Amino acid sequence: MAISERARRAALNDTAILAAARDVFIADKRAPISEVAERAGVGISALYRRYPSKEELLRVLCHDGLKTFIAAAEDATAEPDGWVAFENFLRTVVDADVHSLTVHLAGTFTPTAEMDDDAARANDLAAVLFDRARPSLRSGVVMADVTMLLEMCAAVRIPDAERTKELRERYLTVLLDGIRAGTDLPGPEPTDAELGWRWRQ
Amino acid sequence: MAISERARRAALNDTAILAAARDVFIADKRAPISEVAERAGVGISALYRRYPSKEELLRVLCHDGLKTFIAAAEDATAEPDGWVAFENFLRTVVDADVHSLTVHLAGTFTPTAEMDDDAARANDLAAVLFDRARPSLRSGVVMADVTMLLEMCAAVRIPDAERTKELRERYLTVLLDGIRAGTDLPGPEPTDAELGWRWRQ
DNA sequence: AGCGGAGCGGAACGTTCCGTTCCGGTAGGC
DNA sequence: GCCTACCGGAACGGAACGTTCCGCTCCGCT
Repeated sequence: MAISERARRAALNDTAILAAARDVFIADKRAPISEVAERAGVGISALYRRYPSKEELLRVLCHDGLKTFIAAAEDATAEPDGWVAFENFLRTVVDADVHSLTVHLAGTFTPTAEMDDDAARANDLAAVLFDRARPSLRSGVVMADVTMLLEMCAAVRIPDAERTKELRERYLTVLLDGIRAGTDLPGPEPTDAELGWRWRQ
Repeated sequence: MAISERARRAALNDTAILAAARDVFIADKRAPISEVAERAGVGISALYRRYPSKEELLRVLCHDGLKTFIAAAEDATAEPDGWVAFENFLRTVVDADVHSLTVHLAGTFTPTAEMDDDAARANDLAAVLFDRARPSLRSGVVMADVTMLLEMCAAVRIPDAERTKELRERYLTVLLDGIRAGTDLPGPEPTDAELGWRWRQ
């Protein structure tokens, strides 16, 4: 049967709400739900018809970010050159602002088992890409460092979203050059335990 | 005359309150004032006896950070080597977490004229240090980039304060190597106007 | 034409949170 | 022994926010 006019409008709202939620919660993870509704141009009911609670919406958003991360890693794997694959991967992830949807939203909800699985898979894929790029990096750099570099890129943020992307490219370039040039890095490297505190409430 | 017992205790509370406020608001700029009192081990009255409002406390805190920044810049100026002076300056600023007290607190209060003056002076001093280090930097890097690098360092944060300092040193090293190695950076450089939005409400 | 209900807007509700005020107590100073 | 600077923390008033719910609209079917 053909898609009814009603269903078509509802589907439009689906995407509008998700896009609005992404924008709003990226800008401020503590933003009220009413702001999402306003940004989407809908009422609050339209939100609660789709998601039983704010927490569930945040969960979906974070999970989407995780999937984007995984997709970027899988795409980058095809590239034969280890360093190029790694760089492409990071540039895609930074450009999509995946970090703001995953790590920054951690703690605003309790993760599902499926999310834990996806997170593990994301780590595995990233670890493979990292290992392939390892020969191009300065000694002492570990995968956990890359996590922090992504966090640092996500900290670059100005009101203009497009300029923010440009600036992040600029500073990702600085970081990538920085983890190739030079000698050993100072201090003990970060451990996964040190970086995982956000997920543990 | 000798300092009375009463005055001595009050002076102790002065510093305890400021230290607590710094810790609390660095960790979360939206933290409630009661958290500051609790951390300082005093009642709320002790706070309001000293600062007429939360905004005033935040103003003082931010101003202190600004002064620390200026002092660090003045100290670094003595070093004859331009690059060393610049690096020392940045390491001091990052180590003191000045950024979390200044830029991150922007918008939580309306600045005084005196703060504007100090901010201008801070910029001037930093600009001089930057110009002296300029020959060591890759082409295209501007002073506004340094502001962003500091912001990126401030984004490195884990619950353990001491480890946070170590990690920031580590990534400041990456950044400093990154702005010396390589060719031109991609994208138009940031302008002061783009970076000053926090201060304009 | 008439109707049932999906979809929705936004007011209302109950709760939590927070800045600020204020009252009562304590213990130095004289 | 009184005074009062200093302070603890309960109380207050109001703002913010997640969630619910009432009532309206209008599509799609009969």
